[in-house]
Order: sequence, then structure tokens, then C-alpha cells
Amino acid sequence: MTGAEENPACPVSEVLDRVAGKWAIGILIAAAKGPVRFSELERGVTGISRRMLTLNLRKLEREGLLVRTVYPTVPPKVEYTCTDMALELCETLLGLVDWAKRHGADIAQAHAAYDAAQEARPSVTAAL
Amino acid sequence: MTGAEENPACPVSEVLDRVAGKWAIGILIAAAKGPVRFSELERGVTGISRRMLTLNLRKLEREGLLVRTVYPTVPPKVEYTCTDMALELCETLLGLVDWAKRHGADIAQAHAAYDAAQEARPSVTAAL
DNA sequence: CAGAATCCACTCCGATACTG
DNA sequence: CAGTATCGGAGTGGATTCTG
Repeated sequence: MTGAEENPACPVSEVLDRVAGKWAIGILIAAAKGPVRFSELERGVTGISRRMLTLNLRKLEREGLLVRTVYPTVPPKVEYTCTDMALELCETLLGLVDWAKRHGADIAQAHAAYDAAQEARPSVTAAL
Repeated sequence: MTGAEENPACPVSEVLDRVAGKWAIGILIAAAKGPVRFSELERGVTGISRRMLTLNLRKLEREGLLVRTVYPTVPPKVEYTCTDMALELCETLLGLVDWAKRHGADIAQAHAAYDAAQEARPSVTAAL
């Protein structure tokens, strides 16, 4: 056991929180393939709003995971690139994605089974 | 409902969202070591409230990541155990924790540098 | 001990509109 | 194109109280 993730003072939990966001994984993986433009991300990361994309981009840049490069051209062009640190992280993240792919069906099934069990069990708050 | 589950392009995102919660990682890792009781988790997962622990426990159980075992003893005893699927996931999660440990300092530094750069940059909204 | 229920504060997030 | 500003609803999460 590491014990570090249970330490209130340890930065691990804090760091993990930043990466654990709803969109961070998708953004990082998209950026891992190479420099990506804002609008490419907007299209690539399914379901994200412009606001959330901007917010997450800033956050990741602040964490030192992304580098923001502005090209002062007439149509503004901004590229986001993963840092080495982020590329390393992406390796792990890809493992997470792989796990999700392999067990997606299992999870869906467990889901259904659990819900069915709950529905069968009479409870005051079950009817929702 | 996020609507992610009706998106055929990203069944992975949906699954990832469930694991991406603030507490899920800590809980799973704690449970990976063996059967854990409710109050052990309450103490082990630093900073979690009873409410959030319960909520996350239910969610993880529903995902098929944890098995809840109730012992009908006089002082109620409940144990949570990782499923095989969850143990597999924990391997990856541990990799995440490891990454966070290795780069915690880098991130803190990037943080400080970014904030300093923002403070130095005169802006209408910079004054905080 | 393990949880359920309720209240309330805070934050997240999307939609929209505006800027350089 | 790549943002920023603002609003309001929805969800998150803590503290507290009550139960078997």
C-alpha cells in the first residue's frame, strides 16, 4: 500500500482531481496526437461546449499539461500541444480508455441488473 | 442525464465519467486491498463525508465495481469488495497515482509560473 | 455501525451574446 | 477563429438529524 492517496496533505488527490474532470481526459488524448486547434477540439471532443472547452484548456495549461501557441495571423490561430508530462499521463489514460472498452458491456449489464433488483425491492423512495 | 449514453461514438466517455468522480479513485484503491468496512473507508478516504461515501459506494456497486456484503450481526457490519473488473481498473488507477506522485512538483511549479504570468499581465479582469 | 432523509450553500455547466 | 462576459438552472457536496 502506498498510503499517500489517503494523506490529506499529499498533492496526489489534488492533482488527480484536476485530471478527473469530465472533459480533461478527452482533451488530453485529442491533443496527444499532435498540436490541435481550438475548433478541432470543439468538434473532436463530443458534447463539450465552447465555454467548458476554454475553461478546461486554461486549467490544463495552468497545470503544465498543455502549451498554448498563438499565431498572430489574420484569422487567429491557436494550437494546443501536450507537454512531455502530459504525454506520459496519456499513456495511462489510454489504459483507462482501453479498460472502459473492454468492460463497457459488463458495466451496462451490471447496471441493468442492479436497477432491476432495486425495482423489484419495495421501498418508500423506490418509485422514481 | 448527460445524454452520453445515447452517443454511439463514445461509450467510453460514459464509462469514464463514472470513474472520474472526485472520490471514486480513492474508494476503489482502498477497496482493492481487500474487503473494507464502511467506517474504514470513512476514515481512509480523507475528507469524504458520510453522504458522499454512501452515494459513491452505491454508484460503484451499480457499475459492478464493488460488491456489498451485509453481515446481519447485532452491530451491523457491511463490507465492500472490488470485483475482478475493478481490480483490473485499479491497476491503471495506480498508474495514475504514480504519475501524480512523480509530477506533483512539476505541476505545482507550472501552477505558480502560470499564476505569476497572469498577475504580471495587465488586464481588465486581472485584478483579484 | 451503516445508512437514509432533509436543508442549504456552492459550484458547475450550457445557452447566449459580444469582442478582437 | 478563438475566445470572453453574464445569467440562470441543475447538480454537487457538507452538516445535521433520525433509524434499525
